[in-house]
Amino acid sequence: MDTQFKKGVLELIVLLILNKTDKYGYELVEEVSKIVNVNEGTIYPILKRLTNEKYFDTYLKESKEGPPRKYYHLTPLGNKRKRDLLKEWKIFETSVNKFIKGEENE
Amino acid sequence: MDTQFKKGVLELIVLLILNKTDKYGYELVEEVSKIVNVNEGTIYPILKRLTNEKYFDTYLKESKEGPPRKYYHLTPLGNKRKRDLLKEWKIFETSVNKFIKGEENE
DNA sequence: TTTTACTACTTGACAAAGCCAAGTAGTGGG
DNA sequence: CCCACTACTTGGCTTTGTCAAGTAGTAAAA
Repeated sequence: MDTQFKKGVLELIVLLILNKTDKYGYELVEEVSKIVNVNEGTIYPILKRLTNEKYFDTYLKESKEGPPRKYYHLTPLGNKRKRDLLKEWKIFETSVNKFIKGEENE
Repeated sequence: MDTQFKKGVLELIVLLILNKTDKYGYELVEEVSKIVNVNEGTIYPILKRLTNEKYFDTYLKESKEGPPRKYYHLTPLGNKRKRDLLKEWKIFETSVNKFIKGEENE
């Protein structure tokens, strides 16, 4: 899969997933992977960055299957970011796909 | 507009435009701008890169309105790249949008 | 005829985001 | 005790887009 397409979209996907329920990093890697092929070294830095930007806050919870898990919870600011980014994605994607469709009908 | 969304997609757009007719750089900047906001400093490097990768060949033509224009013409290799990238975009975009739709219906 | 505006192309320094690989740790089973 | 699995971190790298500045050609205004 073209790596470049993912730029920016992974952030949106993570925001959308965390909009419903808090999740920990490793779990998120698996969730996101269902949508687009991705690996740990990509998701953890996104989580760190978005936490720095106050879109998430985090808390630790112990686990029976391994080390403690760091859960990510969407803040109101993160929720706003989610809405904004989603809107931008829709505009972008619509515009590109309209163009593509136009090209194909010729 | 989110800069990151454009990554990779601009290449696809340029390939699709040049699939129909040869165009020169400045003209392409204007064409692409109709679809997504973009400026010269972005398009020219793409043209250079894709020319290096043998997706285009180029020729000069004089102009009455200014300096000579460098036209870009899609090669068979470029045409293959166009088809491949388009296919990848469709898979990617479909997958992301299906996920988004799923999130919204809850 | 000099200046201005528009067309047209180039390039260097930079920033953002994803990738890869390696490393650290905790838990539980063989 | 070692291995497998879960879980998180990080450093160096690559790709691609952005910004800004620069070079030039043509033509019309001043």
